Amino acid sequence: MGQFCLPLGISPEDAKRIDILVKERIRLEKGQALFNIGDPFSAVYSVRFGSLKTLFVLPDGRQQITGFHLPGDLVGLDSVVNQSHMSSVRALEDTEVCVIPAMELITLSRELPSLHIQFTRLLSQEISNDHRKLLMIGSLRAEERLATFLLDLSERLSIRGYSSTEFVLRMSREEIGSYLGMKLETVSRLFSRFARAGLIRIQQKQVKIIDMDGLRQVLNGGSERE
Amino acid sequence: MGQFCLPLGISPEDAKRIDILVKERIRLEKGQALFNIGDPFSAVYSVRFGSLKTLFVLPDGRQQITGFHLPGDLVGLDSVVNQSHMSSVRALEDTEVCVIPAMELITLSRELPSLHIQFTRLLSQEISNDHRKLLMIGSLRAEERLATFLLDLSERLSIRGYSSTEFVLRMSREEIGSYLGMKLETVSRLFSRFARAGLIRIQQKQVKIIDMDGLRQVLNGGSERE
DNA sequence: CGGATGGTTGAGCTGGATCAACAAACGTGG
DNA sequence: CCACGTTTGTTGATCCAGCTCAACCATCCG
Repeated sequence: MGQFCLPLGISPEDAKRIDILVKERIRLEKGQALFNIGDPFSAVYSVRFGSLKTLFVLPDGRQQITGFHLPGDLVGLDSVVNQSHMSSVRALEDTEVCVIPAMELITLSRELPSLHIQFTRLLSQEISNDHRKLLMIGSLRAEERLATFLLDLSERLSIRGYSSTEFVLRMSREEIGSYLGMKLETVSRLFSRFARAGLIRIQQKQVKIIDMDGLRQVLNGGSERE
Repeated sequence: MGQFCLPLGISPEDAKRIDILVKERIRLEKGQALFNIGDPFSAVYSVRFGSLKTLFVLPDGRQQITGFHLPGDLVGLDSVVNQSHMSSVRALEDTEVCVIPAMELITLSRELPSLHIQFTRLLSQEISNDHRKLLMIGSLRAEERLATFLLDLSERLSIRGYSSTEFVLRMSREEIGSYLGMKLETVSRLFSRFARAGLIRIQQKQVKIIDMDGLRQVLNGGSERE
């Protein structure tokens, strides 16, 4: 049942063991929620195909997207061993996830030291990633953040065997803006600017990276302090 | 040796077990590094007394502080099971930490299911905290971020048995600014504004919260969209 | 084909940054 | 203990990156 639900960052052997835990898959249509803030926590999920976003909503309606998830990513890690989910997760497109029951995963990882270590590493990596995101939105200018976003997405797609230079954005300008801490108009303008500068070609959600190094230099040359 | 190195969020019994792993304590003077980016990873650390900051430095000198750590906090969680540290940690004042060897901790937690679960919960909570920080710097205005910072610090101090309304800031305006994604001048101006509004009294690093609810309303009333 | 949703672009505004001057506290050495 | 430089904080004046408001266009879908 669970086959092909291989979380990235887990060795093939242990992935197979996890696979056995998977008794259920969930199909989500675009926009549908996998879970919402406050829902009881019972499992983590591995993206099988499609893509997801993690988001928080403030009482006044403002929202922050804290992550986009591609096939092989594990979601729900911020709620492990909690009573209820701390965030909401929604599908960016038609998506399927494997349900990995949390308690079974914890129990199994006690029997399999290597799984234990790998799961701990995944949690730790997630923390490290979040710190990089904090660095990004706390210290970089809008232009640098968007370049980072493209480079990061490119790399993650390439790891999964997709083209690193040509891909489709599964999320809207507004969602990109929310993730990067800027408004959708700013995202749109910067995409246009990157295109004018010959760094990318973009029409709609179809992106082609033309000058990867140029994109990297948006980061270095960012502040241009002599 | 290790006694009184009790990490918050670990049950007293398990804390005692961890305590046995502690063979070493490290004394840090103000400004001294516990470790730097790239240093080989070997342990996590529990703050015994004093306080620390976690930071990242960009090639061009810009830096981002991603966390302040009080007694009972565990630091180094973003590097667990990695080869090397992903961030730097420095002392904000004279500080002592307990060294908890990582491999021993992992091994012990295999034998003690309750410890395993608690350690996993701590990692997960750290992720959840980081998401809240992303929400804060990505979606809130400067004023709201600073109010959040004060309320958060107040709560953490109160959990540790200190006054929730009167405390000393261990960090400079510049460090607060780096943490919150704003400049030190803005921090200083906002402190003055809060003081003028009768929310706090502040001189130097000595803070007294006068109107806790008012401070909370800085958050709610933030955007004032009827 | 028409309405809705999503993206682009312009014009003008503003929150927070930058630049700058000064003031207060803190060593440090005599 | 005081004088003195250094570091840290405050406040003012000005600037600008990114936001807001608005008009328009493209695409998608029933």
